[in-house]
This record gives sequence, C-alpha cells and structure tokens, in this order.
Amino acid sequence: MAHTNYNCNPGCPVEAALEVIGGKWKGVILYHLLSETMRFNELRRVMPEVTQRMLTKQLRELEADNLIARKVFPEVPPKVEYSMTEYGKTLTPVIHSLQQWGSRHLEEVAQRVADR
Amino acid sequence: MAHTNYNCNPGCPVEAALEVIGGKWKGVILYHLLSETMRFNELRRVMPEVTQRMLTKQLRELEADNLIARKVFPEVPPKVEYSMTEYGKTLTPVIHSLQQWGSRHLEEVAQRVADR
DNA sequence: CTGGATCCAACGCGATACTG
DNA sequence: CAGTATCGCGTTGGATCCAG
Repeated sequence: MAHTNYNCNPGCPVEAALEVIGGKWKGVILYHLLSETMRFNELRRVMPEVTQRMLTKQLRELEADNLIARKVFPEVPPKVEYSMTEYGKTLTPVIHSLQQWGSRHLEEVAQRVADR
Repeated sequence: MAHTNYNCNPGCPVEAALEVIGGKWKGVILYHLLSETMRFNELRRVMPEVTQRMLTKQLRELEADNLIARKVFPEVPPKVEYSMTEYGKTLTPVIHSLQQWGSRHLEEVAQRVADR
C-alpha cells in the first residue's frame, strides 16, 4: 500500500520501511499509540501542531497498511479509538530506537546552544 | 517509564529525531553511507529515482545537521565524497532497526500478495 | 465528538539548461 | 563530475464550513 511513490531498487529494506512509516507525522502517531490506545481528540491534544485534516489522513494510511486499528463505538457522541495492531507492534524496536536517539539528540543540541 | 516524557511538545524525542532524519530520502541516504563512503554519482546510481536536485538538497541538510561530511578533492574531474560523521554514526541503531523491520515487511507484503 | 468536503495558497519537486 | 539556476506544475496541507 504505497502512499509515496514506490520506486525502489526492488527490495531496499530501508526504503520499504520508510514507505510505510515515513509520512510526516506517522512516527509520532505510532510512538503515542504504542504506549496506549487513544481517541481522536486525545491524539490531537498531544500533537497540537498537526491539523485535523492531516491527522485523519495519516491515521487512514496507517490503518490501510494494517499498522493501527480503528474501532468505532456506536454511541452519541461518537467515540473512536485507535490502537496498534499486532503487526504494528512489530515496529516497537524501530520507534524505540528513534526515541532513544532523539533523546540524546535533544541533549546534544542543547549542549551546542549552551556552548555559545 | 517513570521518566518518560509523555507530553510530546515541545521536546518530543521522536519528533526531534524525525526532524533531522525524516526527510523524504534521508533514511536511505544514511543507510547507504553507513555501509560505505560514497561519491555523488555513486549515490545517484543506488538511488536512481531521486533527482539530482533533491539528492543535493538532502545531502546539504544532512551536512548542516552534522550527520554526514562532505569532502571535496581539488581535482579535475571534480570528486566529492560523502561519509558519516562520528555523530552520524550514532544513528546506526536507528537505521539498523529500520532495515530489519523493512526486510520482514517486504516478506510480509510478498506473503499477502501470494495469498491472493 | 469525529470526521468529510471544498477552496485556495504555498512550495516541493521534476525537467531542463548551464557552469567550473 | 558535481553541482547551480530557473521555470512551472502538481501535490500538500491549512482554513473553513458542514454533517452524522
């Protein structure tokens, strides 16, 4: 289910992975959903700078790729929960290493600023 | 767990990481450069679908973020080598996990197709 | 609350031509 | 070989309104 152009030397693993999780906000979405199931507006709250339109779009794509599950509760007011699928959970090492590196990177950048 | 920064903004580690390596082709570029130093046209060859313009741009950004080094040889014809910086090499776990997951994902997708 | 539909500006990106 | 410059279009994505 390619959303960006699929045009790889057939079988580059990194390209294949980025094809699926390389969307602008997908990494962050997966990061949050790995820690807990969340509703639509909960996701908006932890990612304030993502517009509703974009959040919806990225969620749909992740769902189409079978990484997350969308569960609608037939209630009023509506309630929709997003959670990782079993397949999506296999991304744990990827997101985890991203988080680890990001943490150290934030320190690194802060250090560079402090040095000035 | 007790110290995880739940509220993502600002300073979400995953966002910070994606900020730097989330560019459309950066993951693939880093993947290749982690295995070996390469010249400009060598990179083009292993990533045929990336235009020259985009490759140049992404390389410049990675260089600005101190992840890769650009070494110009004052020769005719020109020769420019791109390599990982020491800091860039700290991305090894990230790229590695991406590659691992991508490999299994390719098998998964092939399996889905075979099932039909 | 959880979206879908529409309009429109911004710019990412490709194509092409040119240069040291 | 390794870029830079310019043009132009198509997509992205924000803002807004509407709906179940």
